[in-house]
Amino acid sequence: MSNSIKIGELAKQTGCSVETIRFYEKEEILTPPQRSAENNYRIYNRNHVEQLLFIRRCRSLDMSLDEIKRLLHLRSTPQEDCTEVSDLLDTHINQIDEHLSDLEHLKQQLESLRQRCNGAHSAEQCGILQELNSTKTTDS
Amino acid sequence: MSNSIKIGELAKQTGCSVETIRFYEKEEILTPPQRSAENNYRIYNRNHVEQLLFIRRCRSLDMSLDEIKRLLHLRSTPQEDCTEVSDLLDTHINQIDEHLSDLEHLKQQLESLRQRCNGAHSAEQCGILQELNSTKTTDS
DNA sequence: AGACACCCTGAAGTTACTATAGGGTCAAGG
DNA sequence: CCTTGACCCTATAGTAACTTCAGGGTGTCT
Repeated sequence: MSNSIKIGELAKQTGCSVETIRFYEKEEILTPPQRSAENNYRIYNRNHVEQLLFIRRCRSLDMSLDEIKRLLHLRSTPQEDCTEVSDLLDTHINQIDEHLSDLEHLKQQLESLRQRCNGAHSAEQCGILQELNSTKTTDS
Repeated sequence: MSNSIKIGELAKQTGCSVETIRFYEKEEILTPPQRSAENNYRIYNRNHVEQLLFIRRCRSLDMSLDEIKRLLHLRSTPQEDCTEVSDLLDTHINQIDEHLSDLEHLKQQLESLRQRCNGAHSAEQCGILQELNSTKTTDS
């Protein structure tokens, strides 16, 4: 029966670790399951599987747990306007964009730094260390 | 005199916060300064300014504190071969590269997700939430 | 003497988990 | 019946690189 799933089984079905599932529950991201009366084991159902897959998909898109919390809320109150959903996504995309251009800038600097040293001379003469010692800051 | 600098002044000269400086000292990244006999204030000198600027430059290149520790060590033992320096940098560049392609992949997925919703309909019909609900996982 | 800027320490909070300690449950095999 | 192994439970600490906070001392100006 796919309607009384223990935590290990849920982990398998979703690709999460057991610890992560318990962590999500503690953080109030995954709704708490029933507990077995005799041994206090968590008992999940199909809804939990779906919810957890939703969370995993969002995490794979690098959303924060807070963002996911908001999305889950919006998903569960379907009468609401969905502009908040697209706004959230827009904000998220902008963050990724910034991150991307930061990294590209970084990579350029690292590669030009890398070219200052091409091998086996002493660290004293190493162009990389010399450059890292130079007074100007590479801050953005 | 630029040879008896208090922590606030060092912070100003390097663009670090005072707390970060104390943190670097605790983590043994910045060499501990002398202390004033009467009030136990930290007293820095020009070397500390240079060292901290070096650290800041490395951090702005997204190096970890462990990597920086190794570089500082190599810098202070100039007789050594500098291949370790360029190796460290190569590894670091590879990490950035991976990170970059991850992010680019991510951005594509986010943008295609974003296109599924263009505005003010109910969350129930929102294409974004529908897509996030779909069974396939966007994992790599 | 009071106000304000500056200094000190030590501990907790941040993010999203992972790992560890210490223990209960359950089914199968000897 | 007892043990072994796989599974479950809770609570706590560790990760990276800081930031923030609580609680208190110091130095100078008015």
